[in-house]
Amino acid sequence: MMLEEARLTVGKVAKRSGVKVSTLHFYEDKGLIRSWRNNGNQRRYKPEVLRRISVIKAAQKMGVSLSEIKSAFASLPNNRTPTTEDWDLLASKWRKALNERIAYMEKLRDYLTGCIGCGCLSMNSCPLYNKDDELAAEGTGAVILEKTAAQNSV
Amino acid sequence: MMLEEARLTVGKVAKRSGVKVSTLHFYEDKGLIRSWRNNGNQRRYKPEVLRRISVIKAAQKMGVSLSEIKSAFASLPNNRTPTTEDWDLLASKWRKALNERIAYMEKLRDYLTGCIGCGCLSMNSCPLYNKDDELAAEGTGAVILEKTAAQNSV
DNA sequence: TTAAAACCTCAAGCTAGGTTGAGGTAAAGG
DNA sequence: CCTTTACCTCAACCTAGCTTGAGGTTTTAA
Repeated sequence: MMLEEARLTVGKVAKRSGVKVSTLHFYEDKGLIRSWRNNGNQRRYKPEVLRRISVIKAAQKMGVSLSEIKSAFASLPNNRTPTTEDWDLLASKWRKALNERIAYMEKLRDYLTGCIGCGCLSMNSCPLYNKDDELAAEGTGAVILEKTAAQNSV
Repeated sequence: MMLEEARLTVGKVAKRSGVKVSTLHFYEDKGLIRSWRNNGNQRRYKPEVLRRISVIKAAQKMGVSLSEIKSAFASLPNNRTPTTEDWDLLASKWRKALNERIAYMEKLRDYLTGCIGCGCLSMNSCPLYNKDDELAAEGTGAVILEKTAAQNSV
């Protein structure tokens, strides 16, 4: 038996979660969230979708892509919305990646500090510019972080 | 008088710098590098373009966007290729941003650690999901880093 | 001298993560 | 009941940072 409050409209989900309706459609297309339809073909959501969205947003802040989030969800039993225990698992995995990402940036920063004033900025000798990317190579295999730093917007 | 080695073809620049020819065209379109043409309308570069590319790549690794790199170059006298002193200035500016970015991620990681097992992942109470984004709000105004973490690729 | 390799321009395509708008239907409030 | 607000689909558009391809020219090396 589904209570009134247990069936959220897309507008309410948007309002409560702070994401746009179009984003919810988008996430649904991408298989990140689910809904069913009422008689009038309008989307209805279980409240747990809010939790799912919160996980998506948290993961995004950590630099996890939507497709990775999707497969993380898919790896859970029944593709369910993460329980607390599920969240523990996902979070510690992502936290690991986050640590690696931080470590990468710290290395970069340190090289950078070393380079200030050294005038070494030549292709051959400067560790900041290196085809083989020492920094990445030293990494611990953080696949999801490989293309990280080059992707900011203005 | 320009020596032979002082006039690099696009192919040679590509080879030495490790970026594709198409990328060099792209950077030129964007105003990040410059070239002149020979009689046959082919691009020729001064060797300093390599240094410029190395600065571009280093900046990208720090999360600086091409348009920001462009304006950084534009801020230099004569829009010149960064000298060692110029590099000092740019690098310390970007290093500052990098530090802020690292600090942001560390905060995120720490919240995440706190959240593991706490089951707090609700829209209202979890600091990981917060419309007003406490983490960002606590920041030091790192404009270029605002949209950072949400932009990974697969 | 001639063939291959390198170069040219311009347009279109790609990934990620969405947003916008047109044209039409459903639900809610007074 | 009737108007307004919310919702629907589908396609097109957007930024960033490039890559690919078509069709044509120039340079280089045997």
